[in-house]
Amino acid sequence: MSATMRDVARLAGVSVKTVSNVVNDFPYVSERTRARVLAAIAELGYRMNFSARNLSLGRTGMLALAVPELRLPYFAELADAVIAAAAERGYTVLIEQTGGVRERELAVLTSDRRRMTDGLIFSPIGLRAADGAQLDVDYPMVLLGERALHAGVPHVAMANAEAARAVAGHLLSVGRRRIAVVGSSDEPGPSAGSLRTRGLLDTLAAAGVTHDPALVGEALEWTRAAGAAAMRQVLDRGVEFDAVFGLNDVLALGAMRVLYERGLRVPQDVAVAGFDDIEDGRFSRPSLTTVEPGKAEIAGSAVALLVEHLTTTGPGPGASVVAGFRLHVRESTAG
Amino acid sequence: MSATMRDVARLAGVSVKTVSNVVNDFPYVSERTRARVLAAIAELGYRMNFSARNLSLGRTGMLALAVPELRLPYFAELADAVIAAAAERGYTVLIEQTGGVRERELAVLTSDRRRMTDGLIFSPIGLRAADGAQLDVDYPMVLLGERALHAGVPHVAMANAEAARAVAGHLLSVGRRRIAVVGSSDEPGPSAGSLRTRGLLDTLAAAGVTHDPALVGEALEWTRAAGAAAMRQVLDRGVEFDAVFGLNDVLALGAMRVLYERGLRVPQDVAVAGFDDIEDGRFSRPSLTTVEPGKAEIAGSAVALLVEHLTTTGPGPGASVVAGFRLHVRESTAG
DNA sequence: TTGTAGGCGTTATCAA
DNA sequence: TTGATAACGCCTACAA
Repeated sequence: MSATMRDVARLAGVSVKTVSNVVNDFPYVSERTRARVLAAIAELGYRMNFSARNLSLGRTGMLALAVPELRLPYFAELADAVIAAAAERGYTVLIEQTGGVRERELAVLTSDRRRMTDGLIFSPIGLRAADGAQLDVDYPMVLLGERALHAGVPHVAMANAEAARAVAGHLLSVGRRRIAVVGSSDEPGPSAGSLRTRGLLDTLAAAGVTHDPALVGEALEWTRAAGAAAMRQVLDRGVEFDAVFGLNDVLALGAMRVLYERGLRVPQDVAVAGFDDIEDGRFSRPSLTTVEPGKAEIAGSAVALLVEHLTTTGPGPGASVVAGFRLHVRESTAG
Repeated sequence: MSATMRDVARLAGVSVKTVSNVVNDFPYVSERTRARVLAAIAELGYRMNFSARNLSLGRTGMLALAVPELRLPYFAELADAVIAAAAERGYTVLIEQTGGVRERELAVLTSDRRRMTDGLIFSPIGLRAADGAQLDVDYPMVLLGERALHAGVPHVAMANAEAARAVAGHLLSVGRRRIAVVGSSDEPGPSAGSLRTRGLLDTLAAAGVTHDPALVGEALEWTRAAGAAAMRQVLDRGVEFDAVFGLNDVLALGAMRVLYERGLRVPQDVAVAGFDDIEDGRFSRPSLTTVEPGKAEIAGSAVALLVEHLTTTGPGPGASVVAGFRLHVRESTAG
């Protein structure tokens, strides 16, 4: 059995409370006793029991982060950023994978595991507007995504539509007019995909360019394989196009792979742009034009909102943050 | 305040212990009382307090997984596999990032956070043989990596040398003789990199092919950027080569990017092979020949060994598992 | 500046 | 089959 505070107290000849004071860096502990206690701690190899502390404190010091899948580069990078932001504030992150599936996303909200944490940073993609009520939970939560999903829950969004308009503007500026969209889904509502699509279409419309619905490729999930399938779908329709907007980077990379297989040159025949600025796109052939959606800012704001929520009493005001973005033009759309 | 067992007990007109029995699916609870208790639980919206249970049980039901970085695809995929394997046995995984830096790896072994978990699955890459003693910890641990790091700690290895020999054999079979190595480091000892390198060199030697030391490119970390830098290092030496063995996939992908920038064709001028079988390599241009090192088996074995360690008394026998591998030949070495 | 008493919510022991 | 009671190890009063 490992040593407890009581053991340390006994060895140091002080009370448990004093040991606690030393361990928690409380003021008002004389140097002499502090030294004695520290010596005893070292001698016994004492380590705090967190279960006991958590029980006593009524908190765990852990935050849950629920994302679709860790193996999707965007979420791996996001998780990394959240872990870093949480660490700065003394919190540990427990990662939860939902697969982007509605049922599993709903399950996260009420799971036992959730109760091991003080709050939740939730990035849902399968939930529909009708599920909004389920987000009315009795613990601190911050949403990553669109406000429309449920007012009243603080959330951090990215500038999906605006960034997509920037992408569209860029594609227009390099002379592209027939722009295929890879990765859209039938789901209605303000998903990242529909907002990005809308941003693109709005810009095209504003430029007087009509968009052919046959240029839209569907993807149920946002993976390379799904991007490849969506690209094939569009190609097999035999419609012409001179650019592809992948609703995120892995979709775009999957699409580029298919373009390569079909003998189409990027960017000469088809320009390709993505969204997320994952590391892969900086080393792909060709390198991928994309939008960096402010991952660090998103992570930082989410943790800040959540911790604020945690340390103040009562529910917050349902704050809202929109992270800044940046367009990175690379080889896949050059010229 | 949320409801406690005491509240449930009161409402159901039973004792706390009975509530506990119901919640934990103990036998010897009459259907009548069970029903009453469940009704009370539903009415009060009772949820178990894990801090209290953990304190009482002396365990947390969490396993720590320490890896270099989640944004490295191999570790994201490994983490995913470990989470799945742990879930099957009712455990939750707490991910710890070390950056692959020795100091942080040592810190993980004694960190406070580690004490929130029942055991550790540890994938060190910065530790040296001399740090072996530090691995003598008083809690259950399973190492991912080479046994030589510390006998006595159960570990799960991949067939680094054997798989590398398979890669070398394949490169030889497609007529390559001057094979550059991307990603080696000066660190002595049985690291994955040195084992893979040795496997390659052994096979070359056995085939009567002498290896030019100028063909080795160094990389301090295993990232695309480092792979690119290592490839440039070799190219800038002006030595000729007809193949590249990236000690892992991201290194190989970084190298491929540089070959492309320098106008070298893959596989016509240079064949490229990697290690890990990350998803990126299946969609890269060209797709990447690689070794699938048995990630699922590694994760499954690690969790199994750890949980076994956890549930039996005393330290285990220092078991050892070597996962099977599989060579995937793709475009980057075709012909 | 330090000590004592009581409680945090669960589980284990042992009677009943 | 169920209940009372004592841990589990720490923290927050309140006292000294």
